[in-house]
Amino acid sequence: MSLLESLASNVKTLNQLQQFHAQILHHSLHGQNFWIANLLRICTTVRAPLQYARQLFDSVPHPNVFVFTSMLKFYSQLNSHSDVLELFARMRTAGVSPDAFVFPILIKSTTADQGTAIHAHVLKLGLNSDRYIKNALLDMYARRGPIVVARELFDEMSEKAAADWNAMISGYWRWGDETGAKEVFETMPGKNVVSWTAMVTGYCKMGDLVKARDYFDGMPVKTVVSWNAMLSGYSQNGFAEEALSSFKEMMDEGVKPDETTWVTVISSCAACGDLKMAESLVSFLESRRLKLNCFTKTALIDMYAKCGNLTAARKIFEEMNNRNAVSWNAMISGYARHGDLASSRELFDMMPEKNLVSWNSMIAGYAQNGHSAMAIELFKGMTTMEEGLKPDEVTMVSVVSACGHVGALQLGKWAVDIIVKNKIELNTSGYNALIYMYSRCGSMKEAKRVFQSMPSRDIVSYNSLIAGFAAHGHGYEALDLMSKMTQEGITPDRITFISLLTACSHAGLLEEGKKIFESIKEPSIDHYACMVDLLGRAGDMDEAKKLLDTMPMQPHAGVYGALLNASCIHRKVELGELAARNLFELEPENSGNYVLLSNIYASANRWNDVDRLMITMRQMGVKKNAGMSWIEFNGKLHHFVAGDRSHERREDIYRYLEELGQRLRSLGYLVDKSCVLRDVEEEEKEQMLMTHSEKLAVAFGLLVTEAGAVIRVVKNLRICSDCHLSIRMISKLEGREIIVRDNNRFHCFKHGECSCKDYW
DNA sequence: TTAGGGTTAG
Repeated sequence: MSLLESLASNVKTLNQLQQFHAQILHHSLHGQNFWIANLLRICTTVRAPLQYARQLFDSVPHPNVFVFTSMLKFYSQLNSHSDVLELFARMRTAGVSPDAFVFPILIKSTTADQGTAIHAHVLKLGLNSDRYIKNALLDMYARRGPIVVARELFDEMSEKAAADWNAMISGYWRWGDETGAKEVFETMPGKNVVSWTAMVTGYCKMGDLVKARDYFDGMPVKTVVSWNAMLSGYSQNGFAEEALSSFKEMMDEGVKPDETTWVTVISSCAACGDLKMAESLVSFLESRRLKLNCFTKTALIDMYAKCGNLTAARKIFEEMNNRNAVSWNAMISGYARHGDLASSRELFDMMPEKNLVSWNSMIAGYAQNGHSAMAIELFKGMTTMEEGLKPDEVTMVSVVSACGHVGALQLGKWAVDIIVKNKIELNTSGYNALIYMYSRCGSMKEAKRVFQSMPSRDIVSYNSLIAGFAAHGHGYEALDLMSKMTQEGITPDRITFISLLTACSHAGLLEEGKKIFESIKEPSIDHYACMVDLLGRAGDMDEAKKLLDTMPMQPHAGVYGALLNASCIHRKVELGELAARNLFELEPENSGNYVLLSNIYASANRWNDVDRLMITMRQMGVKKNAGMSWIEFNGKLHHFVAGDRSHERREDIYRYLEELGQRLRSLGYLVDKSCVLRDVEEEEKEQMLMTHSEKLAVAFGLLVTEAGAVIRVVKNLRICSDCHLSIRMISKLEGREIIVRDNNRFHCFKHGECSCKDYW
């Protein structure tokens, strides 16, 4: 016996454990509670596989309190709280009464609402004098709150162990109470390395790395855990390089890194995004012949994915035999980030137990790669398919942005309802997404309301709202907002200036725009493009050309595009040709440039040039994509392509189209074959969309289809009496001749009259 | 036995 006992104390690895197990079997001691309890305890220290521990437990016909406790401890180390609770229930059914050793384990696994019940139970059993149980209860309240109850228990203790002080310190930090944590730390007698590390972690979580470093440097003793705390503090606050240099420092001091260190170092390397550095880290790890655990391998997957080597990431993923949800998610988001949505979705569909992050990664993947409708659809799948999975802020940021991207106001409002119903708290980026959505949908009133209501605003908040004002022609409001932002100490950036110049351009604020442009310290190429656009639209074509000629960098397509567009508005054939020539070289596949130039030729009655251009376009294989549009109804997006008759309810649509036309005419709307238009205010437009039936919405979509363009409610409508084409007259151009290309025809409007010419 | 450190999504 004594030989076996001494053997037991020497077991350090799973292998030794198995040998020891064999010895016990050999001595026919198998099944005895004492030995199985011992073996299970060793299982916990050597982190034996769950399967192995379960087999041991099941081999005992009548487990006693020691066997139960050892097994509970094993589950607890794995954080399998449900297994702990289940086994505890089994223990009570088996009539085995729990002792003082069981309760700390049990308390650690209880859910929030069971906590007080357990506390009451402990009091009833008179076990509340046990220091470990008291510590477990204190820790439970410190973690889950109310923290004041933890403090009461703490104050009631006549003798406090270091663990009690430390649980209190980290409890205060968990609730963001720096003062509380500091007070306990400072009054604590015999601070140990755990107390100091808790302070370092606390300041790291607050983002105060200077104070964290002060405490770290002041530590009388440091362990690898203290180093890890400091390293992850740097890493998680976005200071990857500091994390890596502190790691070097740690190595120089001869501290042996552990698995947690590696995970932090790998993730810092991932944040740098430097593939060369990543590869040298991997060879460093290989040279040390480390056995990597699941966390480390997952961090490596993420690192390779972020550094752009998805093949290497996938290889590690495929070779892993113990993947967890995070490993899957790292791979899924890795593919999504690089735009490989097919691979991303394939893994997503294969993944056995998807969690919220999996859904968020996939939804964000669609949203950020321009597949807004897919993002919204997937989100609906998440809310209907996955019971008990509630969207969070990250989900809603993607969904709201996707709604904004397609300009679907009703869907956007539905997303807002979900935020409200689920009481999802938004931080700045959440509010920014709302501003973006409302701005894109043209609800500037709502966008302003969100902007005013948010607790703190960053540069993105300002930029989103300014971009909204810019897009809708509210030039002065955009400029006012810029002054407000500088007053609040936020310096406009590249994007702000782009929006401001766009705002001036759309509102025709030439002088203001010039001032803005002059105030930019180092104008980028995009700023020059905006300025050419502003000058060009305002009619100052010579200035526009001069700016293009004198700009310090090679103009890109955006600059020439602005010039071409202005040439089209002001019918400048030569300048238009110049711009177009450059554009045909820079982006030969863009059909829009051909169309604009042909419009210029048409306006000059140079029909031969129009024909020549159209032939070139066909020879070059440039195709104008069919106009695609969509309309939202009942939370569903209906897509339409010009000329498409494949909608499942086409018969209803056609029948309704007639009725609709009549009804709208009787309401005073101007209706023609291809569009329903009239001066309509924002509220009225919303009401129209909301009060009519689904048929109406679908019919709107079809009208869009027939016209081959997105439906718009516009002002200053003109309708061609001959071909029934309706166009939007820009007030500035009133009285001038306008050329529109639509339905394979050119339509020249002048004073409301139209002359048409077929070109194929 | 109790207290301190780790990977994924915007």
